[in-house]
Amino acid sequence: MQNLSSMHNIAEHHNHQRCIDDAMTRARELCHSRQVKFTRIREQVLACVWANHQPVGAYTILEELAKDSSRRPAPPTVYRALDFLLDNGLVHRITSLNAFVGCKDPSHRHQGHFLICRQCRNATELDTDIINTAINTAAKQHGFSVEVPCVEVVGCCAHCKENRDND
Amino acid sequence: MQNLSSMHNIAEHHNHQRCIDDAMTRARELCHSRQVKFTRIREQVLACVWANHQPVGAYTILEELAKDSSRRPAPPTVYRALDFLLDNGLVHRITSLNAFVGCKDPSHRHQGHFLICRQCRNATELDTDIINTAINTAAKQHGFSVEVPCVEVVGCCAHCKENRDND
DNA sequence: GCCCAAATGCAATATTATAACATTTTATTT
DNA sequence: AAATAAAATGTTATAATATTGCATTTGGGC
Repeated sequence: MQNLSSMHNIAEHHNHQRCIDDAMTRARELCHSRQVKFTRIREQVLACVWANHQPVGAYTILEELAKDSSRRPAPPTVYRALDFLLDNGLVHRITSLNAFVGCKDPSHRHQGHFLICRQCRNATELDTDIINTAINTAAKQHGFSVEVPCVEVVGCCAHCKENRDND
Repeated sequence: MQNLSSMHNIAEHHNHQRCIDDAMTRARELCHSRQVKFTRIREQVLACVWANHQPVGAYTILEELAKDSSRRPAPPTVYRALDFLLDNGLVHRITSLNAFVGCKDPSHRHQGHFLICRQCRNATELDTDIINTAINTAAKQHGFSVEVPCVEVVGCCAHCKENRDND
């Protein structure tokens, strides 16, 4: 379980159970208000994505579902749930990792920017206007209309830098 | 051949053969000065990537090589050539498309920003400080050190907007 | 020529994602 | 409650992208 230590980093700094509970509650409410169905599978997949802050692959989710429910779902089951969650802004897809991560604010549609730590693999979502503005400005200079800006920055997060210094 | 019209868009606005020739010459010189080998396969793959400004998938390159040389190379052949070209900054990988595109300035190491037109599929590389600065600023606020910023913006390019208006 | 390292060939397989169609569940109407 | 339609899920197969491991070839330096 190479993730334990890295999960610990995050765990030190916030109550992750709270994080999960909030996300699940938000999702339930949001689906209710939009009159779309937050089915068992969709809930399970979302819970899986929110298990930690590291983007998780579809086939990893598949494994997790298999553990829970004694019968192993097929890939389309997971991908369909993920499509639903993406459509409803409950998760984001990290294209550079072929993986999925919970959205911290599903109430309004947006494509987040992500800081992905090479070491602990946590992905932090930003909703920085600075970046969007910069992209729009640069695009405008080329007469290009931005539809979906995708920003996935790999580097080293604050916690991992600290820990590295302590070694 | 769905690409013809879209290639035409670009072709109208620059001499693409010149574009290719320049890229190949730069590559040859750069490999020579770095004392790395610009082998036949690497050259063929690079030519393939530069055939147009649309990011091209590894298996498409494979098809093209098969046409040329009567014997079809296996995937690792292409991936190894691509790895070499990536390592030497001669091509960029567009992760959101699982595809590769020629780098317009291989002389200094950088990760470009890309404007990808949804319609003609051309990818334009930017080397905008505005965007890098914005990303670094946002990252800094989170104590995050940027190593590889990946910016892939999907939208509609100037030419395609014009053409759309003319319809 | 001999040797070494780099490059390529080649077969198999891993990983991610989707297509096509059958079945079940849910909501709605009758 | 029965009939129906729509949505969701199950199931099988397969597509698309990428890598591993090992054999063979190529090109310089000795």
